[in-house]
Amino acid sequence: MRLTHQREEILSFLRSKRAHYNAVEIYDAVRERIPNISLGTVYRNLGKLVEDGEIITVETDNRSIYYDGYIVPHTHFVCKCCSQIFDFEEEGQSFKSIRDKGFTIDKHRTVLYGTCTVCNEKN
Amino acid sequence: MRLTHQREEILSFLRSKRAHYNAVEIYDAVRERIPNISLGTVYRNLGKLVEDGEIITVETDNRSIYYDGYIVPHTHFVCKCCSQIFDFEEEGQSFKSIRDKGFTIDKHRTVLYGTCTVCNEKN
DNA sequence: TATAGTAATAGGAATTATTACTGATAAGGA
DNA sequence: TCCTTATCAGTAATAATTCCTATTACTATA
Repeated sequence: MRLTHQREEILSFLRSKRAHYNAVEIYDAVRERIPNISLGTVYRNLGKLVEDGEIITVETDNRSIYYDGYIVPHTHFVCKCCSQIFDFEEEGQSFKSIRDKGFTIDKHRTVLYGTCTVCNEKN
Repeated sequence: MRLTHQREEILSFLRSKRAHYNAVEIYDAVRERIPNISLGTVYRNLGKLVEDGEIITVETDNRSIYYDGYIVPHTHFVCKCCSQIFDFEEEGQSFKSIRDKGFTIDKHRTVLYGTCTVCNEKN
């Protein structure tokens, strides 16, 4: 993977912020430094950076995918009022410490990604 | 909430299958029984059924939302080869029993939905 | 039965997020 | 420096979902 100027800016932006952004927000931010970067380039690079494990995605019930430069495994909390995404280290099932901080949890989703038994046997 | 013919068919379809379908798949299935149902009606009713807690959604890194009539809390596994979604009761963090069944896990995502501390204090 | 008020519908247009395509550009090795 | 090839900008296309409008169905009341 070539380290292009565009890819470098996208990655350093995500790493510099401890927050979560969708493709358009990243596009707007990076455009301040590379004014003529195109949205397609942002999408392509985000895809490659995810593939490479440099960044991770957050899938919410919102229509767009959010990207996160903080790749240590953690739990995300999406607020239905302000739409902010919060990080939590807690990995248990009770989420007691999150509730204790004043967060109200309506639902939680755990999704694993990988290869199923049948597909593993085929390959 | 009015229990219309359309809503009934959508709900009973999802409850009859222990699998996960996106809006278009549900549309195709229900159309066999209500040929002139519209895709908009399917989307609207799915939204209301989710609101009501009759069904749940599965958010994957795929672009479309999947719907599940099985509402007991559980973990989902998405296969990157066949795109199938599997259910697991296991709620721990090791997912040992899932791996033991022959599944390979690349990544896992836990997302909580609710209201954050600041928004809770505002209301 | 009428009638009115409300809620839901079909069908299609519009919107939004993302991906694909094309000719031009630049990264990195020889 | 030159050459190969991945990557780029710009734009068109696609896919998923939501919105809009005229019409229809249901409910309660008279």
